[in-house]
Amino acid sequence: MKQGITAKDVAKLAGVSQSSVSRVYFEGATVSQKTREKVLAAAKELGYRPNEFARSLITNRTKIIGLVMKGVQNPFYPQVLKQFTTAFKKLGYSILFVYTNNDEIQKDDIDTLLNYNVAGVIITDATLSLQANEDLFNNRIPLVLFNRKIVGNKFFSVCCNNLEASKQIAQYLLKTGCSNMIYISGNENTSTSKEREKGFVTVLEENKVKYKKYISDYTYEGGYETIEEIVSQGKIPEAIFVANDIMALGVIDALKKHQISVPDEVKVVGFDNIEMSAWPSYSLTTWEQPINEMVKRTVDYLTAEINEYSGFTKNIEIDGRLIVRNSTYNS
Amino acid sequence: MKQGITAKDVAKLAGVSQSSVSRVYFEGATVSQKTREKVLAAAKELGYRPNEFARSLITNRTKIIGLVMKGVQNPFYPQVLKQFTTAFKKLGYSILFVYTNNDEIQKDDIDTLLNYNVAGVIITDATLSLQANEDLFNNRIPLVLFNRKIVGNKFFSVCCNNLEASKQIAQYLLKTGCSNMIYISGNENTSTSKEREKGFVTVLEENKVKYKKYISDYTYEGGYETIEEIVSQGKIPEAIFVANDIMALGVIDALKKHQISVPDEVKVVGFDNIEMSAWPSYSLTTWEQPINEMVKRTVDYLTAEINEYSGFTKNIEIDGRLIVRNSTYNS
DNA sequence: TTTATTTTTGCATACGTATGCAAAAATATA
DNA sequence: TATATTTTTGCATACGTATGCAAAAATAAA
Repeated sequence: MKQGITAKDVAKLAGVSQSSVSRVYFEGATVSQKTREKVLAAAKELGYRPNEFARSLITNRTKIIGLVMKGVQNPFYPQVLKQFTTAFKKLGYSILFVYTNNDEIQKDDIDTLLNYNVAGVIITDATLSLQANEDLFNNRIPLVLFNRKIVGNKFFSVCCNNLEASKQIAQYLLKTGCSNMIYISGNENTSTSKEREKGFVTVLEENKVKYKKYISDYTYEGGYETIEEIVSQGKIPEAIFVANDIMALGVIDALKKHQISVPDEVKVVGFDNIEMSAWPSYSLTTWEQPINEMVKRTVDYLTAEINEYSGFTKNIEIDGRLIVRNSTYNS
Repeated sequence: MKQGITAKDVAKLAGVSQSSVSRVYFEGATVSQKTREKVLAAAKELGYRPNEFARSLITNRTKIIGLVMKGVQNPFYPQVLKQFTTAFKKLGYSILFVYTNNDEIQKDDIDTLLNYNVAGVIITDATLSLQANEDLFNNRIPLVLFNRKIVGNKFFSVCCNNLEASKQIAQYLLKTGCSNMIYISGNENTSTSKEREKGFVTVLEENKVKYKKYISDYTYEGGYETIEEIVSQGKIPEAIFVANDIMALGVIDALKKHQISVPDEVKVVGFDNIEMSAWPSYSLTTWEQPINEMVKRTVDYLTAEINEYSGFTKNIEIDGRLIVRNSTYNS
């Protein structure tokens, strides 16, 4: 069980005690400059590397952030992954990546996070059970729901202001003269889809404008198939608001297949502003999620809670902006 | 420093020793069924959870796989990420995700992997220094280069058979009657781009067919800009082989912008078979990477090396297949 | 029933580090 | 120079678990 070079070896070579070696590597600990230099020289000569497990065993803390993600193949989330990894790396944290195939994170994934006593958890597009939340709380592990929220507000969540966004989208489409619209939702139970619908519907009802909702699943194929259904019903609307961009791209491709001209016959608006939205084959009008600010707020909250756990909860909603492209406007 | 429920607490409640508790949780250890039941009942009642750090400190092993990724926003790699996470989760391993912005993994990232004494490392689209490789070797941490290889063959790498693929792509384009072609490369120094070029060029030279190479960077924008350059030079080829799909999509959009008809005037072939290649707006002919087999071979090698480290190296090349769509063939 | 063999268990210890506390060393003040 | 104060250091210990080994218990054989 004997491993490599230890703090004892370094201490011997540097002519100090093991606890002085430890103090050199422990931020904020008191150690003289002279001792520090001796230790670092010895450590370098021996190729010493602090043992992270021994440290975590003593401190009961890690420099690991658990990141739980479901829709990793939606181009919005790799961007999120990249930004979180980059931001936390600067702070000395590593990312334990958990992929989940379910709307709700599974118990064995929670167990993994607890077993490693991660410093914090981010769940990007899934939810979690009350039991799981309690487990994290009891272990004083701060949690952020990213781009999701759960009714009851016992969580810290960071989202785009979906309600305001969808109101503005509705108003924008009204202003372009549309009077017959549909909303294509994501997975029925997600907070994002519900709110995007609500804002949209509220404005349309205030203006006594006809609308209809179709349920889909946040995938390209789901968007495509919904248009197939709408076309087969012979009910082509003047405008379509789609709950996310990847689905909207499927909508556009299906409309093209049926020789339905965008935006002349049907206007299409998505949500996210993924990279592909700007591609000329789509040129999708969309709501840009304020991803930089969302990541920043998440990182700020987690680092504050890691430093001093309070368990406080809040729902943060950040405004994005409408990006108008050729799916709603002829340029 | 006192943490939660420990094996001692469980032992006391179950009326056995701490080492018997440990034996229940350690696979392969000898423990009677009666003792096992008593321990598990006590553990459940107390909500016991083995401390991963104490374990790793003793065993010097973890159940963490380091996954280093550069092009996380190329749709090929989120798919890879998802599959690795799923495959290793079944084996009880978690993924420590490392994003790198560089062609070569940086020292501080290697340090992270070493500090956590990961059980294995996968690097998907970057390389590493000889020093880094030596560090991993000295710590008996198995490494796989995924979709990359380094000349000299001192690594274990798993790739698509790029040479054979690009030969077949060249032959396919010849058979369609093209006699004037270009190759758009990825980042100049990557093994994948070099090999995809080599196979292509070899066949074209054997057949005395004109070709030209343009250097790009594996991004959509890179592909788009290369076409802008080619068009400004007034040298429209009959066929374009692009080193990866995301770049090929940019190529198609730029050709469309210039009213250049695909495949009538120019045929376009990509590489990867990402999800977007099948979208009707592109319908890209491409070489499908055998991702399932590549992931399987990687997982198999790592688990074998984790069980019994040998350090053996090999270059695995797996055949993919040509997927013909409308960018080369009118249907 | 006694003896031999196998299985199970507990004791004692180690893994590598951080940390409370008292002692030693360094610095400041009279 | 002596005293007071502050800074630095080493000692001893604990963190929670796995493990070598001898002892105890269980099982098999004579």
